[in-house]
Amino acid sequence: MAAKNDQPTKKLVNRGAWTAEEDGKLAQYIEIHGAKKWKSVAVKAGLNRCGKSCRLRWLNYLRPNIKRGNISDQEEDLILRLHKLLGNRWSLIAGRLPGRTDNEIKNYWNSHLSKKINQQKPKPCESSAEKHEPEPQKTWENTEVSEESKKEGGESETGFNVDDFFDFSSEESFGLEWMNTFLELDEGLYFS
DNA sequence: AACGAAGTCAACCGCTAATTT
DNA sequence: GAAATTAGCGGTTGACTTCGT
Repeated sequence: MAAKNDQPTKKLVNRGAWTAEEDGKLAQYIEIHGAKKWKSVAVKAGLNRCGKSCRLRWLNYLRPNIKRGNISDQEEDLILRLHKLLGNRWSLIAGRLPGRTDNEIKNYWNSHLSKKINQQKPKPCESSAEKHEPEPQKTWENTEVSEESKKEGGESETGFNVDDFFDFSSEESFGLEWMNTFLELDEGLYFS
């Protein structure tokens, strides 16, 4: 397929950090015309950026109701548990954390939580594992959400279908009360 | 104070999935 | 149904900041 249509080709486009002026232009345009057809957004908003870049900037920083920093203990715990269940499906995890973006959660995981996990759960067979694998970025997560299960809608080896359990199509279920149910189930499945 | 190492995070890249023509 | 286009995702990079010596 031709998925590289959005790459900067001949024309030089701005790259790197966004300026306040660019942010303003993008936010203003989207406020009026909506967030769709990012390629044309980039052109019509007068931004010398690729559509992808505009989309990312909007979704991660300019969108209303974005929370920045200060991830609470509750949120952290939720991320840990969802990651245990879902693996590196950052967008799904982010979808359960109102105001948080997949990029932020991914960064938070990579810089904070992955270390925490490694400290808490040292690999049982470190010596043998080192010989065979060039230190995979994911370890225990891999086994819990296999590629096959991802393709089949998130059903893990336990037969637990996360996409059935969470209604990911719903944007309204941001409350945390659902988590109690999940945590009870999670404890039973993974901490036995 | 200076410098290198380590940590953080915004942004980009490559790819697939979904949608449109 | 095929091809083209658009949207979205996760992995990775690199600039910047903070920390330790």
